[in-house]
Amino acid sequence: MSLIEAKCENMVVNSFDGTHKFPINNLHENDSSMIINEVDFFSRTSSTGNSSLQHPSSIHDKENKEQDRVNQELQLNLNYMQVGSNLTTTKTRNQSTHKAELEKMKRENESLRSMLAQIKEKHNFLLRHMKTINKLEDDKLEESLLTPLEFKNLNRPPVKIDPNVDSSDMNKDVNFNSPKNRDQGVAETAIRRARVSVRARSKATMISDGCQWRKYGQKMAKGNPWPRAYYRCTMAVGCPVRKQVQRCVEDRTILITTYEGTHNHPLPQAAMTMASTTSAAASMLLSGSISSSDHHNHHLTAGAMLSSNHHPNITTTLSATSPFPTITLDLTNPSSDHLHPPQPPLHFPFLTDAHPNFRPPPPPATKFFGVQSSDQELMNAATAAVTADPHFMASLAAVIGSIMHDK
DNA sequence: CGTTTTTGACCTGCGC
DNA sequence: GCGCAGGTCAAAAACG
Repeated sequence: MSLIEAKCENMVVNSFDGTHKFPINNLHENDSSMIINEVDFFSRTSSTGNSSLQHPSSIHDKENKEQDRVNQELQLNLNYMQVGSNLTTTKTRNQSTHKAELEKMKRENESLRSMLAQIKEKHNFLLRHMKTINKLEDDKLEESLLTPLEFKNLNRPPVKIDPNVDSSDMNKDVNFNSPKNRDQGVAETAIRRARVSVRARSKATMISDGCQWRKYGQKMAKGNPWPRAYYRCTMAVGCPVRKQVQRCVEDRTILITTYEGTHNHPLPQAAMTMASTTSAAASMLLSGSISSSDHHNHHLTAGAMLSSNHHPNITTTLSATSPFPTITLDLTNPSSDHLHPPQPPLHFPFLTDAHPNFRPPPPPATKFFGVQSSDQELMNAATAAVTADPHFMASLAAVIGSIMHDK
């Protein structure tokens, strides 16, 4: 059981006076005896048991306002109930007044019940949400615990040394597409075939992402007047990561960079952000399908498109037509301010030379592995948008999961 | 001279 | 089996 899950399951609800605690799992809307106590779930002076549950800040603020409002109403309702209780024990009140009070109490109880249902709904949403986030964190941690060598070995099973085989052959990349090596290459193929595509506006031939690349081929793709360039990572010998760079057919100012594979070596900070984003996205694509016997032959039957409520400039598309599962991170969309309240804008200075929302380039920036700090801003912003937005992550995970399970 | 890029040939998978 | 398209290889050329 995960840590957060355990915290949720052990979470208790305090009574108003703090003398009673109830496990959150025991919440039941029909248990009227507990209604009064349950409402203190939102108490700001909750015990450490509650405070250990950290909401994402954006949700937390919104929830707090709502909780304060509900809390006040429930406090009033409690007073009504206490008054009503007193009424039932006072024989001096006349019958009609008593009846009116009871009616009022009934209505308030209905209101309370409705509010409790909403609270439970939100609670369940948060629980599901935290489980999803926690799973992603676990996957990320598991991956980060592997040393580069271990990860390399995981991707490529150990090869039995045959004295009759020229040792130079062993240094060559295994052709996993050939029948001979297909079984051996299953693990690497699985990892390499999950693709992450980044669409961004740039006049340059290639966006800088912090890695060193060597061009190994160029082809004209059908239906696109612009050539597709093939690059492989040269930061370490045998690094399986490759990328394709191609201009968009509809808009030549849009550069489509497709990453494939996971680096088997340490990365500079400048490359970390993009690499972690693509790696996380690829892992999400692969998770859940890896155990399937024929997951390489899966065909996605439906595309899905997500847009982040918090970062409307970034959309993510799961490709249904691509031969390999591909996540597209689209950094080209203009901000949809009419749909979303104003918020600190994401801007990607090095890509905006052709963008309508052009911003003057920053002063000459320090370079690290060929990446300007403005590039780093893009990667940080993109990574932050993808990884820090809990709604986005949860939605993305849910959609990927649903597609994987549909196959 | 070592490294990178270019580019035609080759390999593989897939649809017909 | 054949043709097509995507992807990769590797020799030659270009570059620093």
